[in-house]
Amino acid sequence: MPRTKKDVVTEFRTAGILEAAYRVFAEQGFEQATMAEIARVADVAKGTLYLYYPSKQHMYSAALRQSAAELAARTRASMESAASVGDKVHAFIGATLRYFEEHPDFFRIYDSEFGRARCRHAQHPRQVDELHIEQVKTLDQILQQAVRRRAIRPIRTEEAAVAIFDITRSIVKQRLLGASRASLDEDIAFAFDLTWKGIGHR
Amino acid sequence: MPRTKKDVVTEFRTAGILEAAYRVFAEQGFEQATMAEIARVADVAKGTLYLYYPSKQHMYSAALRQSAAELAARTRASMESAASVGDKVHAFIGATLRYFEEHPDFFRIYDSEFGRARCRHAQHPRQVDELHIEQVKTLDQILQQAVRRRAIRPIRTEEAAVAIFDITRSIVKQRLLGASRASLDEDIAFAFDLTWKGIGHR
DNA sequence: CGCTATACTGACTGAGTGGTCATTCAAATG
DNA sequence: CATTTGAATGACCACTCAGTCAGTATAGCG
Repeated sequence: MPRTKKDVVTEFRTAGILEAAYRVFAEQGFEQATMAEIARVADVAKGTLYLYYPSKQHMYSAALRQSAAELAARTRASMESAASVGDKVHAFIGATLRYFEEHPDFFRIYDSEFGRARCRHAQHPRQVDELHIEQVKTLDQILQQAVRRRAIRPIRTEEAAVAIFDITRSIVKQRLLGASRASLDEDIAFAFDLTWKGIGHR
Repeated sequence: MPRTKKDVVTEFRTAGILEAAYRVFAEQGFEQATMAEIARVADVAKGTLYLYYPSKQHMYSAALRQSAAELAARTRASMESAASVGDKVHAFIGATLRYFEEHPDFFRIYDSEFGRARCRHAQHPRQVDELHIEQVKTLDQILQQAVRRRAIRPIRTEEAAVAIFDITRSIVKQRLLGASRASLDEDIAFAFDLTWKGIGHR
């Protein structure tokens, strides 16, 4: 089955609409964003949106999922190319900070979604949760290994993984707010230093 | 000017409505919460809400402000009664964890609001920001003192303060999710241990 | 060139919401 | 008991917005 012209057009539209949705959702948040605005930004009519996505919710999920997958892939690749546990943790922090630095819009969606996730009646999809869980798991495994090899002191690795993740997020937030006057590399170094000392390497 | 009967009734209604609003906002988030639902929970008619609060937004602010002030006061008191820097940091973490443990609803509002705060078009009031800034400042001052007295290694205190704050938040989140199987005290000890080692006391 | 298929459009619908206000009625007053 | 008062009410209004669909424009084809 060859790729027809139709497929190409569909792909083009799908991507264009997703791009617009991504920007509007990042700017306004899910509730405040309107389909009319997304259509305006995508430069298509409102009805067209519904030819490619069945609902606002689906569009939102798609936007989240794409970026989440990208971040996860990058982080994983970056960690794999590092040798020692310390380097891996450093790579994790660096990759995360760098990704969000390049995609501040995604961070805004991500961060607000992350907070909402704990609402009892969260009817939002769990892409962000899954990203979070996956990222934490990856870190956790590294830490567990390190503990077994006695590279770091015995510690509750999962909680530590979450903590590292959250410190990283916290630094991204400070940078986006303009509260950090340090360079990206300095901030990476700071986050690593703090967590690494906290974990207690030997 | 003595307190009239009217004042008492007003106070009673105001508090009752605020309590209901608090619960509904915590459960649903700002946008999903409806005035009709708040009225139902408060067991008054919708119009009555507007006799005591001029708008949904005002009600939300009031709900946030009250709890934020309470948390800030508790934390401050707890830290003041501690002697050493380490004890103060420990007190901070403990007070925060304990408060949120008692008020999981507030944490949900707080956390979701915190994420939203960085949206560019945030038209939400800044109670949460102010709470956050105040809490961080308090911690920061303690850390700065400690650095001057050489009780801890020289460090970027503000960033460290934010990190401590965020680790604490992160643990609250894990507890609310039921992800933590440890006792409250164990979690407090863990958070303190991690941050304190991270800061690098001597 | 005429015909058909269909991608696209945007006015429209209907559900839902924040906020209002004429009306009600219980309690206070005399 | 009659009268006044104003707190409480809830039907209502104006508006928003996700989602629909009858109609239009255009590309492809014979």
